[in-house]
This record gives sequence, C-alpha cells and structure tokens, in this order.
Amino acid sequence: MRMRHIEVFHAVYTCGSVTKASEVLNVSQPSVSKVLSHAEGQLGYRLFDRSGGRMVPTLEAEKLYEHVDHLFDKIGTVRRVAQNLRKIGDDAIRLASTPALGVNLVPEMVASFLTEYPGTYFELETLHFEEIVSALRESRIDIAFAFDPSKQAEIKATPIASGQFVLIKPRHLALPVKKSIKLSQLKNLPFVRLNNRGPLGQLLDSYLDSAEASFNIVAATETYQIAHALVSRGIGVSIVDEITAKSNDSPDVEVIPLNTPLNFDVCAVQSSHTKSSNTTDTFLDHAKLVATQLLEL
Amino acid sequence: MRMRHIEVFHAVYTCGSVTKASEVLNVSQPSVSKVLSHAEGQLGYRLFDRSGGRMVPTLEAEKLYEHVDHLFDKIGTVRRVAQNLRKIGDDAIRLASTPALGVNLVPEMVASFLTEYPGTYFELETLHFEEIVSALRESRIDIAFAFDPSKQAEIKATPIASGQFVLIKPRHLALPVKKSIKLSQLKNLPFVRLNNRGPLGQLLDSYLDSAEASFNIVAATETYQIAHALVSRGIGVSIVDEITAKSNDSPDVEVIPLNTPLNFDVCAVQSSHTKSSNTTDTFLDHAKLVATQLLEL
DNA sequence: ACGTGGAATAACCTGAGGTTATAGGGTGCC
DNA sequence: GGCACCCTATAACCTCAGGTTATTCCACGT
Repeated sequence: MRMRHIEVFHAVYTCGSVTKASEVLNVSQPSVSKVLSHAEGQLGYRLFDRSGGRMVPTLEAEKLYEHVDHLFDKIGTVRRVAQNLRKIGDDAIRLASTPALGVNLVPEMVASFLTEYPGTYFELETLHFEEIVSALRESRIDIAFAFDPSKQAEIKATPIASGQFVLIKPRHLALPVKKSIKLSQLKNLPFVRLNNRGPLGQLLDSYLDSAEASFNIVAATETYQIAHALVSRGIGVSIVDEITAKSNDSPDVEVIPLNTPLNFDVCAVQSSHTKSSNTTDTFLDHAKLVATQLLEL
Repeated sequence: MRMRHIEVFHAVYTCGSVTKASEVLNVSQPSVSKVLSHAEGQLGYRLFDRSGGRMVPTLEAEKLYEHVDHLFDKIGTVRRVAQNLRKIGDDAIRLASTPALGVNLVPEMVASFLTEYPGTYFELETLHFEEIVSALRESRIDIAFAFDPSKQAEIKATPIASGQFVLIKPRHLALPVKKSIKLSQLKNLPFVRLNNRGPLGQLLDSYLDSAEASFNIVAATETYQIAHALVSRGIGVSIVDEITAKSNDSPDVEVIPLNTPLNFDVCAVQSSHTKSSNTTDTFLDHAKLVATQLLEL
C-alpha cells in the first residue's frame, strides 16, 4: 500500500464519493478512481462496494479507516512541527501565556527586555494551559508562562516568581476588616467563583472547599479577568491571583490579602528537550527580574 | 514537506549517513542526497550539519525526529493492518491464545470443530496477552482465547467456561490432606511461584498475598506449563489453572483442589467492532461446548 | 603526497500519478 | 418509456518527482 493509496482511501472514505474526494484532493475524478482501484488490486480485496454507482465502504475499509485516521493526525502534526521549526530569525522569541498573565506580566517583560536589548522580535499569544503544552510540543512557541503547571514529562517548568491569591471587592462594599480577611467572613457575601480547569484553578478549588464556608455564589467564570470585571461592576467579591488583581487596578475594586495566604508560582515553561539558546536564556533572566519586581509591590 | 521527504529524513537520521540510508531505502546515494536537500530547501532550514562530510542532525532535526518516529510506527501499523485484512478465505479462522490454553484447549476445539464441519482452515498461534490485544487491533487474528482478560475498550470478551486454580505437587511428596488443601498448609513447602503479568497472574497474586502465609519460594516463572514442568521434576508445589494441571497429566504430578476455590473464566476475545460472521459464530458456539466439557471432568 | 569513504553535482531516464474525453450504469421525474 | 442528472470506469496521452550512472569534491588517516 503506497502512501498515495492511503491518502486517496482516506479522502474517498471521508467524502463518501470519488468525485467529492477528487475535489478535496485537487485532482481529477479519474485519477482518484484509478489510484483507488490500483490500491484495491494490490491489497487483494475491495475497499468499497460499488452498489449502483455509489461507494459503500466494506467491513475491511471500516477497520482500516480507524488506523488511517490516526495516521493522518500524525502526518498533520509532523507537517506542522516541521513548519514551526523554521526559525523566524535568530533573535526571535515566540511566547505564550495563560490569559491572566498575558495582559500584564508578559507585555511588561517584553517591553522591559526590549529597552535593554533592542532588536529582538517577539510573538505573543494567550493560550489555555493544555494548548500551551501542545504548542510547546509542536515547537510553535519557545517559552510559555503559566501558574504552577502540572508536572508532565514533555515540559520543564522553572518558577520565576511567586505570589498569592487575594480577595477583590467592590470599593463601595463595606467589610469589617483590618488588614486581611478570613474565608469565614465571606459566608453571606455574593461571591464570584472561578471554574478554571488549569492547575491554578484546582489549587484554588481545593482551598475554597477546605474552608467549609458555604459561599453565596452569584456567578462563575473561567478567567480571572472576567471575575475581576464582574467585581468591578459591583456584582460581588472574588478571589483571584494578585497579578490580575493589581494589573487591572480600577478605582472601583479594592484588594485585600487573605488571612491564610495561598501561594502560587509563576513559571516559565519550555519543552523538556529544548537546548537553551543564548537569546532565550537572557530573556528568561530578565523575565525573572521583572516578575519578581512586579510581585513585590 | 512531502511524504518522501519525511521517509528520507527518517532513514538518514537513523542510519547516520546518506550512503547507508540509500542502501536501506534501496535507492542510489545521489537520490537520497537530492531529496534531502530538496526537503531542506523547502523547509527553509537545514536538517543536518555537514561537518567534514558527516551528517550531524541539527537541533531542529532532533525535535522533528521524535514526531517522525511516531509517524512511522503508525504507517507500519496501517500497512500491517491492510495486509492482515486480506481474507485468507471465507472459511478461515485465525486463532490465538495464551500459551496455557494453546497446547490443549484450543487444539481440542479445532479438532472437534473440524470433525463436524470439515473444510475450515485454521491458523493457530500462542501470544502473550498484550500481544493478543494488538494482534486483534491489527486484524491479524479473528479470535483469541485468554483467562479473564482485563476490560479494554477495543476488545470484547465473552466467557465460555470457568474453572479454578488447583495445587499441583510431585506425587512422591506426601501431604496430610484429604480432599482439598488450605493455603496455610503450604507454609514450609518449596513453592514455585507464577510471575505472570497477564490478568490471571494478577488475580493469583492478590489471592496469594491475601493468604498471609509466607511461602518458601524456590523458583518463579512466567508460564503455567513451566511451573508444571518444574513440579513434575520434584522441585516443589505450585498453584496453576486446572487446564494446565490436567492437560499435562504426567504420572509424577498430583492435582489437589484448593480449600477456598479461586475461579477464573476462559474467555473468547474479539475486536470490539468486528461484526460477527457466520463461520466464527458457529465456531464460538462449538468452542464453548468443548471448553465446558473439558472443564467438567 | 596518496588512497579512501562519503556527499554533492550533472545529465539523463522512467513510471506513478496526473490530464481530458468519453462511455455507461443507476435513480428519479415527467 | 425516455430524458436528465450524477456517479464511476476506461482509454489515451502527458509530466515531473524521484530514480539512474558517472564524476567531482572534500576531509581524513597513513
């Protein structure tokens, strides 16, 4: 079975007809017809029953298709990786981060780095954590920043700074607090909950669950910034990472530390088998500096 | 990146040289050389550094290779499946089983079936359980027989008979037993342990572990028949499935039931998405009959 | 200097897979 | 039935990716 046979089989199977397959493959109908029958001849069995001009997959075709389908995923991956490996330039760094870090911390890093070392080209994007992992695997990005990434074989995470979760509340809402607040004091307040699937979300979840306080949840969201936005509109209070809390500092939102601090790390995440280059190393050193400064405030 | 590019890259990477790769691929050296440079040209980066006439993979090549390697596994699978799907004939059944069942039960089934329905062609082989699963997945076999297969999405197992584990001991070894034996009575006897990784092995393991008796293990093996052979040579006692115990009935080995019976099922295992054919169905019915008879003795 | 083993280049060849044109079998509609 | 429409298959021809042989070039060990 030649590679082209497999491609054609795949196309005909998914399209359900030789004609449509030929369109998808950008070749003529007879070409597909011929290659397909050649494949069948070589295999020694039919892949499709021609019943009344229609192509009906045989049992064999159905079984084969499962494997062929997986194969095509893999081919796609290889092609994408091969593309992504094309260096954009030696002084180029492709960054990604979770949304929470993408609006403030990462831009800050880049801006600060560029003033000191001009000429570097950056690409920035925000991805969810799972997407970050596959983007790293496919070499679509060089470095990512995320909160406490879960341990995985294919990535290596280096903590560059640590911060803590804080309470954010609408300024007009009066709370009987001095410097910090206990979870139990939130019992009857309207609360905006984070349903974040990422590693940080899980950390927060277990923290809140352990608090035994039953919250009066009025809204739930997946991203820290939306939580912040809801709070700033007076909907209720919420608990978010301090970077989000500080970076969107609107006059309507007040930040209060938690009584029992809940810490997180900001990590630089790289593919585990990447050998470090000069440019990325310098950038990472700088990134660490900026992150630490930002979180010391 | 054309498919051929990927093939050539893979060959050169694994062989370490263009010349060796060309031999493996059964083409001339200049051909490989040309295709490779074409690939590099199209990609926009080098895959190998030519340092003194030698081919040294670049960083990019190393990253790409991981994915390409996986891809080749998949291609191999597809090719194999495509081959295996070639019907040997409509009246053909390809069987596999674990070694323990392969020497007695399965031959018995086949022999018995053939006297009643002559003309069917059989292929038999013995495989370990993991191999059975992949052979089914690749349609290399139609039906397999195994002890209590672990639940997996891609296979469906139908119990066709059940039996139990029994103690086997050298005949000359006198044991103070009437009809059955307790595990605790084995405490100081030399014991041949089964280190079987399959589902049955795990069952047996947990059974022996729960018995709290510390055994005097003098040998360990992976297959029931070897255990039986060891016992027949007077090395010690062992616990095996009753099929093995009975089928190799040598005059030197005595079989004694266990006090607390430990049961297992013999299952017919098929790929989960196989539509049943007439021949296999008839055979399975027959197989059930034979297995039940054999275990009723 | 010299022989050796691998990579690249040049010039040419070949067949898998492409093309257009055409024939022919089903199905549905009037 | 007969016409229109949609498929697939066959025929006859074309083309270029990938193959060939012959030769050159380089780096190295002796």
